[in-house]
Amino acid sequence: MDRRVTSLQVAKRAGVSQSAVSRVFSGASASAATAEKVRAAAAELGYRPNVLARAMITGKSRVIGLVVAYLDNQFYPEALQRLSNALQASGYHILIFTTSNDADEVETVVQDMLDHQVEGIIAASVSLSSALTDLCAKAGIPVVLFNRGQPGSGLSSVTSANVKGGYTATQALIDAGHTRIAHIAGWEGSMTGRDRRQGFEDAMADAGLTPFAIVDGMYSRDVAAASTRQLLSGANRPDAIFVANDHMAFAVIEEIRAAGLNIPDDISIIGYDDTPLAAWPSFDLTTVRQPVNRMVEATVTTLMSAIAGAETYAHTIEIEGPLIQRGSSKPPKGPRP
Amino acid sequence: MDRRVTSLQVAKRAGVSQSAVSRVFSGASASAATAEKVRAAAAELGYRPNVLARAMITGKSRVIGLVVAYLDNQFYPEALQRLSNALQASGYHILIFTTSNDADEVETVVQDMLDHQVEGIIAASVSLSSALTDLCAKAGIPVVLFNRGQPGSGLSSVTSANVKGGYTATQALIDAGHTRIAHIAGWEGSMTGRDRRQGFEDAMADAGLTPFAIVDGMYSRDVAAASTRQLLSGANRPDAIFVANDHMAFAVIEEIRAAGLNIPDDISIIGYDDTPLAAWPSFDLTTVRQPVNRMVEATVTTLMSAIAGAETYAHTIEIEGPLIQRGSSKPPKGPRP
DNA sequence: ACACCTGTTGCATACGTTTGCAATAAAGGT
DNA sequence: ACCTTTATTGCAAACGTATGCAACAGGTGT
Repeated sequence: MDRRVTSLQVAKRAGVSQSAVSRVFSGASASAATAEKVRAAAAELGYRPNVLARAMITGKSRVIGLVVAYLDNQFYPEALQRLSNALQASGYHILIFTTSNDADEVETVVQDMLDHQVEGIIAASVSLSSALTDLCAKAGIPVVLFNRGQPGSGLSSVTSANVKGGYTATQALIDAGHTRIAHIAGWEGSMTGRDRRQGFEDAMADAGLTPFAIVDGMYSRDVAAASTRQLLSGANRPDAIFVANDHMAFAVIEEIRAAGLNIPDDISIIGYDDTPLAAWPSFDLTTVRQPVNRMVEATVTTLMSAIAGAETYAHTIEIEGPLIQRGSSKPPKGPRP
Repeated sequence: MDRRVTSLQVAKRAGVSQSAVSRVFSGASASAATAEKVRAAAAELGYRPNVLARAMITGKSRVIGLVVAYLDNQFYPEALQRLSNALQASGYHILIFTTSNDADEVETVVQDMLDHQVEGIIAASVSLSSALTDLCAKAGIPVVLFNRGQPGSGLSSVTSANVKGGYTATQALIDAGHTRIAHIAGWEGSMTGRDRRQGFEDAMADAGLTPFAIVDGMYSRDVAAASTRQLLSGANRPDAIFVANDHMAFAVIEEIRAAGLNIPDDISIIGYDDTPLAAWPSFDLTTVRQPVNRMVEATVTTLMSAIAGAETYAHTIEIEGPLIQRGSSKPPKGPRP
């Protein structure tokens, strides 16, 4: 109904110039008298500055593009929520895109974001082709990878200390006396998956053990379940499994129970992420915590300084998380050497 | 690095006017010859139209504001993903806000959205004060409530058929031979909660049964768990519980198991939503499905027609979903009369 | 009383696009 | 061959705001 009310109308009503109105609302200097008049007039008319016009002139849209792939993995909704809050506190808002990890789809999505003049991009769990990173670099739009590394891309990234985390998880299984330890890895195409696997292999090697098996779970429930069935089918079976994330670990646990085996008496399980579900009694999953709050914090500050600052080169931030010992794995045997 | 490339630069390079460039990119009529020249020049310079400037002039931002409260309930991430895809297919994008259900916070969030010139608002599981609905109405911005009704607000809403769903679930428990049936309700402040409860009460009354108990679970795991403990503590306990959503039902199941009781032999449980977790073997939850895909579809078409059309009055759309019979509740006894 | 400095205000322009209007070119009908 | 219709194109004015610049007011120090 009401036509959109502009700063000019407020100016007329307050008996001042349009610039005065602009200055009052953009926080620039203005005398107390005019500020008062302007605010009064604005309140009467229900005026609010048009963010688009402001973005147009300042070149600052105050919008961050967020692209995310796996929303069924509980880890991401939580991260999304915290990112939203943190950015909102900095006066930024999130333009969200969900996508598969398909390169073409990611490309159109990123293009869309750039078209919308986002000031920065957060890519959660997706990879960017080098053509895309070039595009963003040329447009001067900083990109931060969340929970995914991409070495050599020149992109900043925030992850947990995945190698160390994988090592810690594996070490815990070894300390509990396990020897036939398998690893259901994250997607081989992802740095997080490769790093956690590296940690696993290092820990095994340091203990003089050979991995019972290493299979790629693709961060998928179904693949993880199938892999588990396969691991259990042989004459010889593992006595512990380190699973590269909680999302898969839940499927693994269910598969093991379906086979009539007991956790942790027959097989110990350790996951990665510490999603909310891990603490539920149904799973009671020992897992390596990814400190979402600190990861989010690091992501936002990295992004903000890249937006503000001149040429901040790529930061690769790794945040350590503790092992949360729960009932899905046996506790360590005696004191550590 | 590169300065932002504008339509004017493309025009110069292609040897045409700036209007010509605009017409080519906005799909208006242009001769094949100029279109070709323009596209070539644009490609060379890496030109893409500035969506903000376009929005400014056309008054169409092609952005939809989405506000969502409970992201820990699995139902919403899935809905979010589908909404995002559906809107993207219509050329729209989502500006997302997460918030609590606190009225003040919702207000600032909606104001933010309006400031950003969104063309429509989807409110998932949050209520809007009448001051807010007035604000949106005055700005001419349509609002659609997703999975939440608000009668008398004049807002369109898309929900499942909650009364009927509650009735169906309860009927199933009655058909299975249960008589001491309790209901852990959704938040009393929400229409969905009240409707499902209504369905429960209707079904009980029609069967000549009196509810064993009705308690408000607030759509919260913790509250639901506490309520369950209370229900089990008495000398007499229910032999079935209809829980107003899956999210709470999982907590209820775990609490019952912790008490050493068997599901469904001692107590049958039925939930509401059919979130992905409900199908996991760990829960195997009988539940009323909310057809997310159809709800999303209805939401998007409602919103789109409200944006396009003139004065479409409030639509209240209810979509029926089937009962998904799983292992958490006893099957019906014999054929239904 | 004069020069000087500081803070406030209005004017006009710019941001990058769309679009009504008029001018021009091309095409079609008789 | 001439008039009419149609398609294409450039010009210029918007959209709603921010901001450099100049003008001006008021106050202070000597």
